[in-house]
Amino acid sequence: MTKRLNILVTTAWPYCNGDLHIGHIAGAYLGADIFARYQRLRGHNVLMVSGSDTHGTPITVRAEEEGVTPREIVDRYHPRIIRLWQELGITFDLYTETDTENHWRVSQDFFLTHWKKGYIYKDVMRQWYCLTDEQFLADRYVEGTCPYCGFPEARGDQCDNCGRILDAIELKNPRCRICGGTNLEIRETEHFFLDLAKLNEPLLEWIREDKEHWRPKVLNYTRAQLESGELRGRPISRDITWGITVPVPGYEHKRIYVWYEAVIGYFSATVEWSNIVGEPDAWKTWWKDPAARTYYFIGKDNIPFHTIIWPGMLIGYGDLNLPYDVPANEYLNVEGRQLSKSRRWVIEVLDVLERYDPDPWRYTLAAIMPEAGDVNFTWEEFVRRNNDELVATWGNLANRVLNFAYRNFDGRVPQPGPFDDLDTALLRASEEAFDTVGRHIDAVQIRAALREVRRLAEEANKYLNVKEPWKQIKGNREAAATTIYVALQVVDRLKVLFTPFLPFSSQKLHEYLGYEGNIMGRQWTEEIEEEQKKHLVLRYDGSDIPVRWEPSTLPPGQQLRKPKPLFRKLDPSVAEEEVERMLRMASGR
RNA sequence: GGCGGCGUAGCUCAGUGGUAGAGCAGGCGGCUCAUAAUCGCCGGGUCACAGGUUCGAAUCCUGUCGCCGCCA
Repeated sequence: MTKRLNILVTTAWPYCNGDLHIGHIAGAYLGADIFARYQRLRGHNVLMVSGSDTHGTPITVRAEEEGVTPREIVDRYHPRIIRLWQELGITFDLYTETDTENHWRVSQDFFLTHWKKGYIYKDVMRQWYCLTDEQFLADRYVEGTCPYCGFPEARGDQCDNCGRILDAIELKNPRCRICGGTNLEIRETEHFFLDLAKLNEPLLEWIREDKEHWRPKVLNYTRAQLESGELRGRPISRDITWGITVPVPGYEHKRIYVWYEAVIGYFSATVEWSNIVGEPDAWKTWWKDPAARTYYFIGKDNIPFHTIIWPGMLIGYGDLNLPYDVPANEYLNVEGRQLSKSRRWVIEVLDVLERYDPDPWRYTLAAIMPEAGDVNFTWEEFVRRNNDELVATWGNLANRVLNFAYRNFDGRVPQPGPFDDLDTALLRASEEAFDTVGRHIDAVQIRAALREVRRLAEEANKYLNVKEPWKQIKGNREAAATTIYVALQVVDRLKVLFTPFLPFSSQKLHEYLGYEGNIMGRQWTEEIEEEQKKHLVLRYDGSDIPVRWEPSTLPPGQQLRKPKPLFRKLDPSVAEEEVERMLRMASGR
């Protein structure tokens, strides 16, 4: 292989206030996993990290609604998110969370470094203060009448009726969301600001060079923002009690704003991983080596945080690698409607994995991944892709070849005779697929990559129909042996090509082909104890995977295992039933 | 109001300068090893509309219409 690269794969940190739906998976996590699995098979030095975002108002609001602490909300959903990664096979080397001593320490170090280097300044803000509760009310903790449209229940940061972004002090008839009272006044409060204006020029320099591999949409948006020269300071502290404390003497009662601290997780998680594996400096491999590449898999709503704010923070901190690529995806709609938790229009992953296997989901979501524009998921398409593409084209190919070998060649890989042109052409196509598919994944074109793998499976089916080994076996056993040998060889290679996309079924096929070993890698959870706190993490080890991203060679004579179908066919009626089920949920019945 | 995207066969979409493509759905045929799976053939589109650049435009430019985002 070529040069061994250090590749850091990261994904957006999900808010830990609920279960994840298929939009999250298609938007960020599945693409990241396919990319990471492929790069590991290539032999590159991959580290994939992420974690649960435990701070921020989505968590505290949820906690207050239920009358529990934010930490209790985190303790409920964090393990569920981890279980989802395990069930769907999303292979984080470390999936952690933000309420850890490690993350506090690293975030406060960022804050102090920015502060000392002059990238943070202090300023006075005017905010609502509740005299009853004796505290400032951060954006969502105050409600009132929208000054633009008159909507009486506008939130402090935004009006849900007209969609405008609001400054809370503009609200008319403000109410406190904690006590419900109206005993409010505007007070001045001091806050810290990240001086993005100062980072505008360095960011422009960075964005101008060596970005040909970026998606045009991401690059154009980022350039337009930076070239407008309008970056302004953004507050990074708040008057709340849940979050990381501001590490400046006299300001310990304030908390670091979640947007500033959450992105630091990309870095802090690699530090935590280094400590867990007992090599405290290992993180430098991905952050200090200029040839290392960092990929951020996110949804489009997160673009400015990853192409402007976080790179700016890294520049301000100094001497850490900036993003190599930010392959942001668009949105996945379901049955023509936007996914929405509040409107109960969701397909939750843990829920559907109770009824369906993980690989059909991985397959369908990879096949329609919203890389170029918004896409529409329908249950009908899910069933069709499962039945026509997974079951019929790929699963059936593997099954028919394995069965034939199992019955006619004593359950062994037959010894081939001389190859004819058809044999050679198919074998060559299977070799070349590693290049073409690999190039697509390298460019983070997951859909195109999967299309190419499927194309090879179709070619193999055609090959069998032309060669007709079921006829050959009657008169010319050696010819049939050659055909089945070639077909088995290609099935074995398709197994590898499909592994990043369909790890569970490739593992089964690996065993049917008579191999030993685990080609998916192992995932496990671990409780990490720090000085005061404990937290749950998910880990991964793929170091003993016995296959590589290269044409495999199945040895003649290898004993096969009795094959079973790789995928289950779905009755077309399930599409209707599932849509019906969603409509019931949405209407609250 | 500003910025951006999209509008290609019945459906879902691919295709960024050189004689319109895939899958599905529909029709016909072959095969029977395989989860009635597979393979071949056929029909079907003024590439939203109108101008322009070009020897040549779905592809570049301008405008119009429609849909959708983001921002103000």
